[in-house]
Amino acid sequence: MTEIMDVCEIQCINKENVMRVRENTLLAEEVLGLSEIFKALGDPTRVRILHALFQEELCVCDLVEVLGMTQSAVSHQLSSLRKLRLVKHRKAGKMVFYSLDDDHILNLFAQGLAHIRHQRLS
Amino acid sequence: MTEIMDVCEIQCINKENVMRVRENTLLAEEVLGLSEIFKALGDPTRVRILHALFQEELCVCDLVEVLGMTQSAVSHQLSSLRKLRLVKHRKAGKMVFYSLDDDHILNLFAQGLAHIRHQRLS
DNA sequence: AGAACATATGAACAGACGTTCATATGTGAG
DNA sequence: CTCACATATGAACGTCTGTTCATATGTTCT
Repeated sequence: MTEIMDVCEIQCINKENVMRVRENTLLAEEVLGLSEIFKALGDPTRVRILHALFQEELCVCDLVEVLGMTQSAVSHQLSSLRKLRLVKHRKAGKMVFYSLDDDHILNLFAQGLAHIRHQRLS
Repeated sequence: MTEIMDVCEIQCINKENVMRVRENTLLAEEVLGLSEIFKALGDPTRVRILHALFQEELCVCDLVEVLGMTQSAVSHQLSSLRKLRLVKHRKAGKMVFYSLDDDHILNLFAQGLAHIRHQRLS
């Protein structure tokens, strides 16, 4: 007669590995912060906006022209980027000029491009 | 009498700016590639998985233990990371060991952390 | 004041995404 | 072969996200 085993959990755990990794975890705050930035860069429209602003300060209507998208769509995305402090804005009469708020983004882009180009080779 | 104007488009465009930016656009392919990688890093679970693997090769059940999540959830995420070639796997009997497929990711993480730490100071 | 323009914003909608649940696949032990 | 285990995977579900549409805000000009 075999005993009834209603406990069926994973047993292959290497405790040493787990403990070692656990000692060096990111804070929950850091994990959220990281994923938030990357999520911000994880959309084609926002990538194009940031890349355009990377070159020079632009007003909303210039961005609309460059992207070939609705003014509303662009404005909404600029709004998210603003909330994340990735871009800053400057008012000039009716117009609003946007520019990058943080040069670190530039490095992220460079690393990202390096990654996709590295991938294409392999 | 004012003429009927049913054309109501944006007219504030600075053509020089637009043309200059247009000369230096990313290829559609590059835009998609970039946003795809960043999107992959734009989720807390995947950030934690990659950060764990950054330290050492781990099997699925170790990851389940470290993350405190369902085996299914972890497996699904590993599947996406594999499709994006961010992780690679090695079979050993019943178990499957995952590790980072690309060290560029490491640099992206470092830049990302620099960004969020820079923000906290300002 | 009113008209024209530049931008912002709320609501709505479709599509993408992450988790869960149930179940399938594949491997080693007995 | 059968069982237990490690992992993978499809379907379903609720939630998030990006765009569109309509409209609001704020500015300049007359």
